[in-house]
Amino acid sequence: MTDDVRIRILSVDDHPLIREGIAAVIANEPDMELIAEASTGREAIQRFREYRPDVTLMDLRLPDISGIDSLIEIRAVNSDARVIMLTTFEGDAEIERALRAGAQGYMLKSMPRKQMLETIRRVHAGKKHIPSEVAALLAEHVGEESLSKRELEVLQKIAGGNRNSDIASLLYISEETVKGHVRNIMEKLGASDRTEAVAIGLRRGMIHL
Amino acid sequence: MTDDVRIRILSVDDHPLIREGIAAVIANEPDMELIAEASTGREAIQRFREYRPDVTLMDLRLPDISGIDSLIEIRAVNSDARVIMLTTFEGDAEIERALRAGAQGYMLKSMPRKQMLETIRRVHAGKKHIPSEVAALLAEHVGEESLSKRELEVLQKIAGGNRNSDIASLLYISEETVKGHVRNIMEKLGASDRTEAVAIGLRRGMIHL
DNA sequence: TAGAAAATCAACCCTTTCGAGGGATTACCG
DNA sequence: CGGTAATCCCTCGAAAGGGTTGATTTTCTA
Repeated sequence: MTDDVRIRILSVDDHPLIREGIAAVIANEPDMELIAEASTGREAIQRFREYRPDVTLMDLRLPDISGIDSLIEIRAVNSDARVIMLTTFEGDAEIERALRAGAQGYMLKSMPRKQMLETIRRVHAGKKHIPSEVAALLAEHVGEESLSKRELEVLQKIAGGNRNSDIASLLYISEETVKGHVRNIMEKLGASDRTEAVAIGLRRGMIHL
Repeated sequence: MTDDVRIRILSVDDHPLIREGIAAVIANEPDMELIAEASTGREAIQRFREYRPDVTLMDLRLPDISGIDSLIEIRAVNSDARVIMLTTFEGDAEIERALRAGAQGYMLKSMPRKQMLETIRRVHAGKKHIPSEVAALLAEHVGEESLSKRELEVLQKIAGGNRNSDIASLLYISEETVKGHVRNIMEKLGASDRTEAVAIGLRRGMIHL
């Protein structure tokens, strides 16, 4: 048994049950080893510094820092870090941000063990791995214009029940400008009104409540 | 070793990782035994009929039938069935529906193992068990009027980006009636406009996208 | 680093829709 | 019977939404 070739894994998730599940799946694999766990983003970065895992499994939503921000931090520590995002099905916007931030893989909690293990092995081998369901979701919106920073800000305010005039005050711009942003948002998302724009933004993971 | 006093458990969740986690947690307990698993609502009802578990752990959202509807089905088979809902934090509306439908316990995926095991033991002993965080969430809205069936229908249509006149056609009622419903909805939810009403409805688990 | 492209800001006009008032009728349920 | 839900009607001012144009700044890229 050559212990030193084992893939050293760090798992990050705030749900004990999930971490337990990951531990159980990995425990059965002779070529893998769970070396550390974390339940928050801050802890994840800490553990990464200490253990330098070969592969990090990271939940997208964590109580303190978001999974994506944690991922960025970790890659700042080591730009070769191999990180796999692990989530239930979120919107395509989150997935894209994760990949753009440098995630090598994307794993769904609904995937069978076999596929999860394969993903870990492939990513450890230096390949990127995105499940076909996820790829299909991404493909649905390729070429579409994405919302600008400002537009996302405005959309978030709309979701909070603010009128255009309220948003204008909050962002220190004129109401006319807000209306312009709102029109662009609806146009880009294909929404028929502001309410649907919020619904689509939420579904696609662009904004959160 | 008295095998026959073991708590016989059925776990229902569409995420293999979660089922794996549950299995791992239970495996360490001498007084519990995982006798069956299911990944869909239909399968859950089937397994319940076959195995008659002492306690059923059921995820709130399942691919086919919702966890609540599965719960109702199961309690139709056996009104003494002890079922614990297992979810990430959803809105208070879902929790209330689950409890109203006869769930004896509510378990959060973010709970530590110890509390989970305690919940299982308490529910098996015939007691109800709701974690304090969940109870607090429920308490936040006690006494508040809940949305009527029709109002929920209207709210769902609003979320889809429909105008009042569209909703009127869809539901075969006049636009004036729709406006009346919309006003009641905003009043009851404390929303300043229809968009915020949708946001609140989503957050509290009254509607889904 | 110069120039193009995008984002942001702002203004005009005009139509449609919303949201807040008011009040009223039917039907069902405990 | 009282309460609640659901239905419908009217008015009216305030927002939202659609079209267009243009100036300024930022950002990207050739």
